[in-house]
Amino acid sequence: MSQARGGNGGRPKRPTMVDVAREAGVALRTVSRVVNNDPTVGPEYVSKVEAAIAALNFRPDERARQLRTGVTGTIGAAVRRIAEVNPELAAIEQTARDCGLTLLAASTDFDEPREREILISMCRQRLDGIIVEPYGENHAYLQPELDAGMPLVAMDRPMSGISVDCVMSDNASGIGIAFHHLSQHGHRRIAYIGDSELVFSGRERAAAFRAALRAHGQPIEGLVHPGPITTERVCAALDTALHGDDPATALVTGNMDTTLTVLRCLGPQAAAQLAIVGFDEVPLADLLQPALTVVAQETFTIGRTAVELLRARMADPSRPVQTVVVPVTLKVRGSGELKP
Amino acid sequence: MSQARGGNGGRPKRPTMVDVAREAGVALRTVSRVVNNDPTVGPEYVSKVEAAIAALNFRPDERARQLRTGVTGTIGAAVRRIAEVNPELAAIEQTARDCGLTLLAASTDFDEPREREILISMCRQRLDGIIVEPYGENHAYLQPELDAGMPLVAMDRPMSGISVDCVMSDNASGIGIAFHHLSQHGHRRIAYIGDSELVFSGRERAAAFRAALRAHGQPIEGLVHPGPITTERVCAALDTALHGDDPATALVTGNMDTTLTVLRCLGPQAAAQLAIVGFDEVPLADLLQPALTVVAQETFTIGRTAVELLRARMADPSRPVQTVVVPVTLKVRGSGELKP
DNA sequence: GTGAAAGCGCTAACAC
DNA sequence: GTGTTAGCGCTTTCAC
Repeated sequence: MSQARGGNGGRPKRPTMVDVAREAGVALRTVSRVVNNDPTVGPEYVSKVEAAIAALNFRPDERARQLRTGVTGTIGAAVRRIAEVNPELAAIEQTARDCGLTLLAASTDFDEPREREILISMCRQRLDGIIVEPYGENHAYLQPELDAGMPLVAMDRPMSGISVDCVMSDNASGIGIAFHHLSQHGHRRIAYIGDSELVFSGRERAAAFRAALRAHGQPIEGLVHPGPITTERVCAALDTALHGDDPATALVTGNMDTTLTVLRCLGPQAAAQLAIVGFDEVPLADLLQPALTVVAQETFTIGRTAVELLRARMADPSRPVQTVVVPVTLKVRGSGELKP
Repeated sequence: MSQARGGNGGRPKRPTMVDVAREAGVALRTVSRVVNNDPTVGPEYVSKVEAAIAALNFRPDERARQLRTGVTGTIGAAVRRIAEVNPELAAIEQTARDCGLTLLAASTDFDEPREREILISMCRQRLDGIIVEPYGENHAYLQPELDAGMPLVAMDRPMSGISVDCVMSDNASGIGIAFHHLSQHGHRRIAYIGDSELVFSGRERAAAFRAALRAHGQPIEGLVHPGPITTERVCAALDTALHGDDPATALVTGNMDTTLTVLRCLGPQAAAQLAIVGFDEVPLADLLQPALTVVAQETFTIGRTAVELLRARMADPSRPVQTVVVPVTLKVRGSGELKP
């Protein structure tokens, strides 16, 4: 039994609360109360209204409700990639769901204009709050939104140009742990390859690695290789680190992409000889030979904390801005325990 | 310079078009036109309005626009997991963006009530259309939404109880290709381990594998092992297949999870001995030893096609329902070319 | 070209 | 308890 179509371009008209009220023989207000589970409605009215709703297949229009009440029940997450392994995002989704919040996730895709586009769009949609894994270098354009009361939380990296809540891993400790672990296994020459120092985490981790070298009385030359993660750049860095006069016997890789690129550059044979500790968990790390020792971020905690910070700010817009640093954990699997 | 706060719970009031109109000394209508880039506005008005918008940091409220115009410019994607590697979702997001559509993605998380909840919620939000990777067994409850004109497209699997557009891989051909490939490399006894036949793809793939065995005049006993993907079940199936009187020398795995579970059950040594062709691409397949030969789905095509089907239906709700079958491709990498 | 007024579908004051 | 009424912020007929 197909519905009659309205005149608006072939799309059938949906019943509204007015239609339901008419069908049930009650006032519009009563329908609204039933829909919102207001306990002060007489049971006979409830059943009449529910019957009408079922008869007409009425579904309340969420947009109208949002416009009227002012809240959307939706938070936004602007992350680098949805549709990739992203435990932070998974945690955000689950936590949001547990709080009764809908999640609108979008990929900034390592593109600054796109990030801006997404954030502005989320603001125009008047989402209840936004979590962003910032990519761009300047977010001052969001100041008016902040002034207008839009709750905003940065994840994994701080934002520049504005002051917002932030949750991220303890990058410095992670690098220190990796260095120390390799050092404990007898390595004297330990090299670092990681992301560009133009990137926040690349900057923090490279700096932490230099600090570790200094703390162990090691020279820095030839051992610290931050830069873009391309096959060429990484292979060249590997070459410098491993084939100099005083070659490194162990390696710390600064993020997942670096780790994978290094493994591909080395090839299975060489990779099995070199002690490696990666920063960031790697998918299938246990199936590699040797299995990969990594410094794992508490990604789930980070995502959950991001939502909690956001909700705290939604509840109290005037609370002081807060930065939460989440510890990291060493996962010992084999590659980091190879002897020099 | 902090804004004055409205009385609504500490959240400052945002300027509306009325405020902009007053500030600019023009009519509300004129502001609307400027915001929507209506070319029939005098340039001096445009600049006056734009100045007012900038002065007040006005952002049009998307919800109100949507309510008035009836369209949201947003499509929904209910997939099993966002935040996991999901090339279909990545393709959906990119294609949607290219079409000027916002994407609202949510994880059904292998949970039928949750899937239902998400889909109903998307309908209540009056999204312009929904793409769903169906999980539940009965979607008849969506019939009223279909009748009300909600465009709906199934991805990877058909939906049951309702008739909607669908895009999915050619499962049967994929299994045939895998079998044929192993057969060509000299294998006579080829086993299959895959997902439960309660699942659509598990059903299709197991059936296709039986058909392949029959076509090659092979017996079926002991070679076809569909079932839940647990370590115990898969290891037991492996045991049966590989350690009988007439052991299999090659294996077809029915999906990614099966492939990974098999590799973990076998361990590196045994895995290197057994010819394996996996259905579905596996992350880091190239880093394994031997690298994994797989039948890869054209995931990007599937996602793009889903959006295209959805847009076609949005444009013409009365067009005939269509199912698109996307071919699969063999990726030769090593594991499928081992001799018996 | 611009301006007043109606209304998208819902919720929340108010009286009854 | 229930019904009437006035909006939420925007777009869009219509006259001007």
